[in-house]
Amino acid sequence: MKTEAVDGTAGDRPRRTSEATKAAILAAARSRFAEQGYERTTIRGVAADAGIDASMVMRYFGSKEQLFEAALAIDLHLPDVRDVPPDRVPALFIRHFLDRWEGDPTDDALLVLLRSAVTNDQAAARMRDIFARQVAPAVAAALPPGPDAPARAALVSAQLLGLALTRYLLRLPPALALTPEQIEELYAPALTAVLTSR
Amino acid sequence: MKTEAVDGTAGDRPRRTSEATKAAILAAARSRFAEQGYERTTIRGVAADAGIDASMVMRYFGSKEQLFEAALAIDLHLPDVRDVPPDRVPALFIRHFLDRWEGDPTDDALLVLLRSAVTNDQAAARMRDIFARQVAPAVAAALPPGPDAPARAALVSAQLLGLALTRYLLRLPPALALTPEQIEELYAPALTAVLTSR
DNA sequence: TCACGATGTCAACAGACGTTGGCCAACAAC
DNA sequence: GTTGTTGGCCAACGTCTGTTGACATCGTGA
Repeated sequence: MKTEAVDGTAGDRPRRTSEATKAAILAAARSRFAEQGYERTTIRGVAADAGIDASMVMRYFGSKEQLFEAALAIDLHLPDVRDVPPDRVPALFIRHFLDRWEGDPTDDALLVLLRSAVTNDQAAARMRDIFARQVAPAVAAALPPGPDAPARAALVSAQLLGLALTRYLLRLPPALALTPEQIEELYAPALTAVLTSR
Repeated sequence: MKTEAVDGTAGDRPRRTSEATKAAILAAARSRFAEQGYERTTIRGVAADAGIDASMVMRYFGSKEQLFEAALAIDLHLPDVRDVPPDRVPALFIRHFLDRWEGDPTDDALLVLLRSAVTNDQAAARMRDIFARQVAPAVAAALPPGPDAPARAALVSAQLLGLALTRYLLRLPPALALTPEQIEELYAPALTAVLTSR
């Protein structure tokens, strides 16, 4: 029944398994989408990075749009802050956010999402979905319940996404010059203000 | 020497003056770049909006890239806050920023710039230039001089651009639901925090 | 009247793109 | 060995793109 190797390590490599190729394509796609956005990324380019022919990309993912869709899968792994002292929450969010952006240089997922969401409706919709399912609940857990909780969550998101925008996309020199510690120190009071004002 | 009409108003209009055509092209280009970004905007599309042939766009602007460059010219008209009481500055910045984005629906300049700057290096460079020449000095005028003034200016920019990002680009529902007054109320303390912390 | 410059159209090129279908070679099962 | 399946390449399609150059039209000044 099964055709894949039993030991999973593929001792001598006669040919690549389709799963490995699919993963290679996806990794190449993420990298290209992250650096060039949706429009300037070409299937031929992705295929070249993955060391195969462009038609293989079509076979495995159906179309460029479906490949893009597959590249957008993201779990932010936001921390649960229900048991964190309120005055520590902003710094924790900032630290987690920077870690997610700078921790693993091979993980371009957030860059793909943000860069694409600005010009691509499909990616923007995905972003709204991630906000509603992951960000808003996580921020709400740090707030006294109230009717303006979603608004505060949105403004905290604006602050963090604005940070990513100026630092990783626009690369404003002063934003690049800051260390994560300095950002935490200067920016945490601003998050606190949004979370606690009134 | 001069071939243009003396009275400048072109009383009866035999044909369009080149200046009018250039302006029509530029307006069409701004609108398309704002809505679709650089890559998906086509010269043929811009020309159609302006009611002329694509080759005219080339004649007047040389290339798509130069047309784009021309569409990026922006003056933020930031207020001078040197004589404004410090506790009023954040609300003033927010108000001015929202006015600039929502005041004139035919003025897409900021949308062009932000949407393009995320995927286009040329636009990102322009953004850095605008930050350095217009934003940083304006914010610095609201601060006691110090070595971290540029960093604070960058973080203020991050907050305002993040607001534009979530509200006008990503269109997060809670960010869209807020009135300018509510934004001012909820967000001004956050700007204050960045400007005055420590 | 005639020529000329300015405004504009039209047709085409050359390259890149997403996508398709046919073919090949290696492996597994019988 | 034969056969079917799997991973992969190749050539081509139709379309769209930026860009170019030849040609038309019209108002104006000599």
